[in-house]
Amino acid sequence: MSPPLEKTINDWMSLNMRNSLGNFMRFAKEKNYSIPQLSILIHLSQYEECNISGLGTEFGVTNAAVSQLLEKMVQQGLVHRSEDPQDRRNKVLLLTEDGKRIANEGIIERHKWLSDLINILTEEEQDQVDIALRLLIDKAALLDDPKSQSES
Amino acid sequence: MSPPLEKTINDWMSLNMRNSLGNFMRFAKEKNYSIPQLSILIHLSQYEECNISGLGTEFGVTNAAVSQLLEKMVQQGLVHRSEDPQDRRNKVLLLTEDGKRIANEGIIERHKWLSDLINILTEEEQDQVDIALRLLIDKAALLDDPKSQSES
DNA sequence: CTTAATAGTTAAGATCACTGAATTATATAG
DNA sequence: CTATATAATTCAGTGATCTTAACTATTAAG
Repeated sequence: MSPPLEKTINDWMSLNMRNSLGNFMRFAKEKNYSIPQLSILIHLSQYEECNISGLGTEFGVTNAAVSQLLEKMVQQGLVHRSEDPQDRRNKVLLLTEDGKRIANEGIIERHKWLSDLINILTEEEQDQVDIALRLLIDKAALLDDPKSQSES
Repeated sequence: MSPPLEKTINDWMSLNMRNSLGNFMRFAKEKNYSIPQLSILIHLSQYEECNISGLGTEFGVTNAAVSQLLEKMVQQGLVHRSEDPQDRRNKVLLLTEDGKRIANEGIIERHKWLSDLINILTEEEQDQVDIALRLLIDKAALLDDPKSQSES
């Protein structure tokens, strides 16, 4: 990677941090969800097929901790928890409609600054941004699963 | 904003969330810092001129909470806290070298996926990404302060 | 069939962050 | 000068998350 690009990424990282952290934490507080809860919610909104232990390693906590958090979230009606027919030791976790809504709001809240920013660009500039981001999104999809590609 | 761009941003948001949340929380746990502590650390690494109450409103908590958190961070040698000569009710908060280092590691950890992703792009593609991100960074700087521009 | 491994839950205890209220110190307004 | 407002700190109490350990249920292996 060239040095100028290195700097660009660093700047971009900082910008991203600066603008999304506060929004995220304020949103969590407003809605009365904890950071761990909201994090799990958002993770589930992306990876629907996920078990308890998987969430634990993802966030670096024991599965006991995840189990307790999920119990609350099930009671709050955010998550649907059921047995996996294939292996009944596993639990299949799916967001309810409410859960999906909250997760989405959280994501939007965290990146609102980006929408705002893009809105003040010219059309040409917006096109450039679109191309670049789409490039990254497609590559990321390739990394996740070599067969899938972004369906636009 | 055009509908395709709208979708691009949504996809980008999701991708960002998916890849950075877990990294961030695992990093915090590894290093034995809490999420609030690490968030404050990163905020201070961006906005060095900041007082207690400012941090409180930024993260949506009381200044009592911030004061207590900062007390710990001062004792850990991450933050330097001194009186503001202009208004001695205020405290001026500055990161120590250790604090800066940790904050930077946290930022890098959270966005490592992006560096990895960009590294598998061709040079042409990297250039496109560089242009687009630089565009956004410059515009953001304009929003923050109409006179400043990214010094490359 | 028995044993071992895996997934999840539960309980007890520790830690941590947060709030509200009281307190101190400084700055501003009348 | 006095009264009010602002900034930060301290303290007691509360609630939430986390961990370890014990436990149940299911699956896989010998």
